[in-house]
Amino acid sequence: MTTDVGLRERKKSETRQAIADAALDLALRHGPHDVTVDDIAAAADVSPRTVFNHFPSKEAAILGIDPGRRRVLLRSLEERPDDEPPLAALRRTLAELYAPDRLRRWRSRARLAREHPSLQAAYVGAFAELEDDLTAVIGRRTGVDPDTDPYPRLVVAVMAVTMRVSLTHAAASHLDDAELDRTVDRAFAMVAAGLPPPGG
Amino acid sequence: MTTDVGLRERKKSETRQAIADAALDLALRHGPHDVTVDDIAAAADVSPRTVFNHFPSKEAAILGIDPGRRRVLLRSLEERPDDEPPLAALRRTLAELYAPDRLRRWRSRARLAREHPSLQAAYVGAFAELEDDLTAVIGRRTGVDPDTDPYPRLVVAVMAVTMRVSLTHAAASHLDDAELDRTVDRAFAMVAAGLPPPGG
DNA sequence: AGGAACGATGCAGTCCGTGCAAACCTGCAT
DNA sequence: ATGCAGGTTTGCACGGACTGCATCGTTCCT
Repeated sequence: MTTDVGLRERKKSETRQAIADAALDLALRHGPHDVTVDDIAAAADVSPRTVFNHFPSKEAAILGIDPGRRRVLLRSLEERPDDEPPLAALRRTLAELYAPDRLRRWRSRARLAREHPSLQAAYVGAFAELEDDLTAVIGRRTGVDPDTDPYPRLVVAVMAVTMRVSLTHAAASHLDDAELDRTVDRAFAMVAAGLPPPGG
Repeated sequence: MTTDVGLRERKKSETRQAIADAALDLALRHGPHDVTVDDIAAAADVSPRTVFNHFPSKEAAILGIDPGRRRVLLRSLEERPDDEPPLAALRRTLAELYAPDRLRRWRSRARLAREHPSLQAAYVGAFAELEDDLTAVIGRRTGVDPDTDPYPRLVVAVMAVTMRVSLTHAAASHLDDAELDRTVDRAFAMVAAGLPPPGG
């Protein structure tokens, strides 16, 4: 199940990766606005039409947004121990998304997203769809109906934003991996403490 | 209001309002995707080109995103008493954005945004630009440098998300104004308490 | 009255994104 | 190996979003 691959599946994900790499590389060098889908297609050596077979938009290609990861993420969250507090469970689950080998890429993306609101928008828009599913899971875990009580959705949304701010901050400050981890931990701690004003 | 108005300014904001109204109305009736800029222009009785003179995108027109309000909001935040905690100051400031006479419209927009990710993306993208400014103000208020410490940005982002979730929830549940206020209060209280799991 | 300033408009053009059908490739059964 | 089935890539055509530019009309100011 782990990587059950025929030649077909492998080639597909290779194409996908080539497109994502080309898109990110070009966006970093020229700015997202000055890169066209045709440019990306040419750099990835595929037809422009193929770009849209893998990503719903140019921005999604640059950010490497992968609809397939949604399932993985959800299962991962569902498998967290029941007694873990929602915020912690979400933090652990989300950490998988930013696995070490991808960290450099995520850093670049965070920086780009911060500098270009259109990318930011695409990122959050993509997450919005995932948000519904995560909310449902948290609702089940906590025994709270998301339609009645905004708590589950609030937890998910706050967690997402905390992760985003931490990553953005780390990327902007050129922190290394250890420092990034500390930053994320501190951010979650601040949220768990209710974001008190620093002066005390 | 002391809106220093010549005929010119007034007519401009009237066309602006006409466009926003037409856009929202059409989007509510047919769904954002099935409304074209030409439709909006026709309904507002202006040229399609004029729509883009007032709004940067179709989505912005539907959501009535007004770049001019940014200044107002920032001044409002700067004028809050210094000893007010950041979360509370932001909550009060943002409340002005949803003044009573506009509440019905905001409700519709919240509902639309929730159902259509593209609108959600536009909404958040627009807010992202404001976020930088708000972050700077909070940084000054708390004496924390946003480039060194993620705290100010985190507070702003969490507040924005809290507001969004509350509004969305209220809109989806058809709460009346009093209930909406309570919902927002409760959401901010939950955040200030660190979002503990409901079971205790 | 007359010019400066500004908003509205029309037009041309670029780019994004989608539906469709044809070409192509892999997996599989015969 | 052969041929069929199903999935992927491609080309084509098209609708729609958005921008730059030149122009026209109206308001503002003196």
